[in-house]
Amino acid sequence: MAQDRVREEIARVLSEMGVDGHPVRLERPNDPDHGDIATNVALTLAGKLQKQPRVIAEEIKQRLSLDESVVSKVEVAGPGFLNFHLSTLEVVSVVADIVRADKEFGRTNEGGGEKVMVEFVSANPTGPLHVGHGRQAALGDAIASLLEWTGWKVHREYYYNDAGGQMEQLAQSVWARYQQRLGHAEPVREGGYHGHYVTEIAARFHNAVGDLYEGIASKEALDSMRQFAVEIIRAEQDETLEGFRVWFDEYTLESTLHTDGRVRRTVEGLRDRGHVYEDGGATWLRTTEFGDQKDRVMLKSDGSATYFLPDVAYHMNKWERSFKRVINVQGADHHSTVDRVRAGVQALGLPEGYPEYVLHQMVRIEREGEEVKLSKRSGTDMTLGALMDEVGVDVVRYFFQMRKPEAQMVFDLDEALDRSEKNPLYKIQYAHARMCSIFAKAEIAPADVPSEGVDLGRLRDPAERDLVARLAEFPEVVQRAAGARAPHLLCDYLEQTAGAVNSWYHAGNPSRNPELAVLADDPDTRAARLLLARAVQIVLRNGLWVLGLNAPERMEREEDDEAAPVEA
RNA sequence: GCGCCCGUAGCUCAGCUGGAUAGAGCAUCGGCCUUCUAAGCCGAGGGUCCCAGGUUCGAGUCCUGGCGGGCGCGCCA
Repeated sequence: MAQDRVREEIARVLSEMGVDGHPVRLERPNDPDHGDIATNVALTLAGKLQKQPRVIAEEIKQRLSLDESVVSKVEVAGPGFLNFHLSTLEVVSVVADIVRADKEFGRTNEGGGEKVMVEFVSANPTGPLHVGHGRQAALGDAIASLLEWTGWKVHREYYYNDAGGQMEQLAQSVWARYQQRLGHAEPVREGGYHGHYVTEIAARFHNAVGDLYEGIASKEALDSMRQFAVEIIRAEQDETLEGFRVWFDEYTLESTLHTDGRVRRTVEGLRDRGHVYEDGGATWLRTTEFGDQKDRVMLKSDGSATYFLPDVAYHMNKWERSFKRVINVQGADHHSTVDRVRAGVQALGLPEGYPEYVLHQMVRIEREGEEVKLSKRSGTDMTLGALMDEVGVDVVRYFFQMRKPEAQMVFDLDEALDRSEKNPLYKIQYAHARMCSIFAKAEIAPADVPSEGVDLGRLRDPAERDLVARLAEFPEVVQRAAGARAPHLLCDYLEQTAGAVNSWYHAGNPSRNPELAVLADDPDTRAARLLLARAVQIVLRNGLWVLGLNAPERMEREEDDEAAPVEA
């Protein structure tokens, strides 16, 4: 690559000038006038060499020896930047590399095959998944996929909090609805679950067992109802996630951490290491030793565990399963657990900062500028399933991925329902479909677009050169997005690229500018542009795939005359 | 009160480890138009980057202090 050559040559020149070990950063200028590669070394060296940056830049420039077929021009500009202009052929030649790599283009190997776990969604089985879970599912899945594309062996995991007080609330709520169904005025307690789904579960339970537990609030009755409810809710959550195209390698149930003794052993371990004390009948962990704001109760005075204790046990378990790197995707409303869990595992000897967290903010749904309320327990909430049904899976996924996790976001239903290119997802998919339609027009299968013996030098239009340069960035974008756990960076890239593609395509409208058409008359130009179109299609497709989105070969057009009988 | 996140165009948001004239989409305005199938295309206007200091050759980006919004601060999860 030209980048490497430039880098090596600068290093050589610097050492010739008596400077060794100085970091050289290459960047891609935003302004095309600033060339294809730029560096600020002369600026960063100014202090060290006690000279004007521009003087240093000039000296470096004089000493550089670069093949003109690769670097066509070097300039000193602005306060002392060195700008390298690459030859068109050098820039444009990556088209062939892209097409050769095909489905592998964009994959790199930072991870070196090491294991990483991404835990996400992890909703309590107490009700349907809501839109916040949707954001988390879309983000978690994309982050996992980005890590796969950068060489990690990824394990997707889901943690079910199927023990603890919330489950008791659920059981009580079902019990109350069940009794109500039998004509008894039993209220759903405060803090219980009031959604319609609870009433439905109670009805199904009634159908299953009849009046067996009428007026009976025994442990057996409540256990039975809890088990029944959890089964139904889990099945529904699983179905929703499957529809959302999110799958997990493993599900861990909180209850198993209790039954297999891990929770007990965690307490013992913490006690042995002297991080535990008793106060007010409860057992406390000295989490402040590890940066928490205050100490936390881990065993209540009744002897039962607070929620974070099994969490600690769980993360020890992740470590013991040899996941030295774990990324937890969670809603920011749970961010107080971060310090607690880290303190707990650190107290047991794990490194500081384990596990890693991606905390995402809340989602606000709007229609016609008005918020669509989502209250989990009202029964009239906006569930993930409802959102998917209304706007489609690809759109929901993309909209959640296109915003950085740590910022609150507005999900605009009107924008999401827009079928035109104003909808950013469709803009990308249209661009992809357009390339496919060109191949169809040329009567050639995408995979059969000739890549040998093509004179890429025919791609001499500046727009084409820029487009190719952009395509070449794809692998770096994937790396950066993976490293930052930030899928929105890839969304941004795809959107920008699609914009450039669409402009290129429209500029070559045969009825106006036949000489700019991909399917130009001149066979050499046509072959070069077809190959570029193929490279475009590969990059857009791979990018969509990374995000778990479809790359359609044609966009379904709504035939609005279909169900509209014309009145005479 | 303390902690975390956010504050960039009318709106929704980008801005990679500080870099050269701060970007995109929507909306607005002005042209064009029916296609290599695509409710389309081209272009324009629009900004005290919340405020005030500081660090330095250079700050939207880093530091400090404010202001505004969200979330959290349970023997709930």
